[in-house]
Amino acid sequence: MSQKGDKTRQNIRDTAYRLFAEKGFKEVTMKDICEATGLSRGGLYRHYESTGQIFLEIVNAFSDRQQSEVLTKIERRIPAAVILEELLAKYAEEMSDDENSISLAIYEFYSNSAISKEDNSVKKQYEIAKEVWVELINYGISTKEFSCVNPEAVFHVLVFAYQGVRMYSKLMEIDQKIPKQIVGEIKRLLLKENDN
Amino acid sequence: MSQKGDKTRQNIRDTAYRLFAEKGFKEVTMKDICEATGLSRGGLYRHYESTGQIFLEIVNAFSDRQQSEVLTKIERRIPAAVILEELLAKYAEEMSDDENSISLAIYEFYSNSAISKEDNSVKKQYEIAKEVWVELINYGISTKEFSCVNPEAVFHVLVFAYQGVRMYSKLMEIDQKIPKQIVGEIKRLLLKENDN
DNA sequence: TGACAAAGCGACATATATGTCGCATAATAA
DNA sequence: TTATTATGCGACATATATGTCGCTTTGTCA
Repeated sequence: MSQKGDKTRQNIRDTAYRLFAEKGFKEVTMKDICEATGLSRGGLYRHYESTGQIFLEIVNAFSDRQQSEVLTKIERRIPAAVILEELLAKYAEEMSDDENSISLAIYEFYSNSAISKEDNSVKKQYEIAKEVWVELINYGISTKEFSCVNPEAVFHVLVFAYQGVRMYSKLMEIDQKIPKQIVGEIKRLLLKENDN
Repeated sequence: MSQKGDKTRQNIRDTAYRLFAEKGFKEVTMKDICEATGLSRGGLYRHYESTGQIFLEIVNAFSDRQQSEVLTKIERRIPAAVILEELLAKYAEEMSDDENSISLAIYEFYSNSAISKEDNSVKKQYEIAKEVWVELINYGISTKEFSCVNPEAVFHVLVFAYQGVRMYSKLMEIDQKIPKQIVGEIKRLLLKENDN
């Protein structure tokens, strides 16, 4: 494991990420990655033995990153509405960024892989996000900032709408205002003062 | 074009549909379809020259079917809440039916096809659904049954959450109650009496 | 600097999917 | 029944991706 090797592997992952985001998982071959990186077949196989292996490394590096600064904010008693605002802004922003999204590739990958439905990174990310959101909403209810009947239900509306948008944006021009509309409606579901 | 040929083509489409629903688009080859139908290579190619051609015929037959009985119900002044109830029930039911869903295959197909983002059947179905929903919600507002701030926004929450669920259900066990939660929250966004 | 390991190369063997073609068989109509 | 056409067959040629291997080049460290 030399420095050169590390650099090459990083380059392979970065290049592959672009290809996966652009074309999905199945559409990318080892040959494509060779050509895009400038490596030869032997050179590439020296480091990775399949597109699946490369893909998994990318995805796992991804899900490790995500974590709950939200929970520490709750502990520090920052108002729920403020935390909500920031979190929704992040969701809205990510919804608009289809260029760099490998969502579709992830779904393509896991939907046909041998990896159990109960033990893939999609499931894990869903569980983590759910925990954080339910915690946040309950906190907001306890401080009387939110008036939410069913925290889990609101979370599900948000997370699936979010994924729906990311998916659709691969297929058609998504109006920039749609992410804003969605987080707007989520806010209406949570905040008292917007009810009529 | 004989009866036998029609029957064969129908059988090919039915079989291919199952395969696409199960494995996605890219994962299905002409060879797979041969084996699943019992046809030989030559026999299959006699009728269809690619998986893409078969897929498009299936998808188009699909989107032709969908149409607006909703609009006629509005004309007949059936209460908006009643129409809403029926429509949401249909959405919830479809969300739960991942076995027969080719959503993922459709997205896979169009996301890499040469077909314009502005001119694919996904876009078309979206436009049709949007028109119907906005019509329905405005009707409900006019009869004072709904108290909706932004009809289009509510539609977007629903349609994207719906697609998100269909997609996710390919990847992990989706709790049966989730579709109900989602349509429940949509109702809360529309109906006055559920506000607190 | 010399020796050893890591990285890189590209031809090759293998595997799999595509698309074609001449021939066989089954349906249909005169 | 027979001529004609549609359907079906499977071997074959083609194309493309995979994975391997001996060899060369490059980096690293004593």
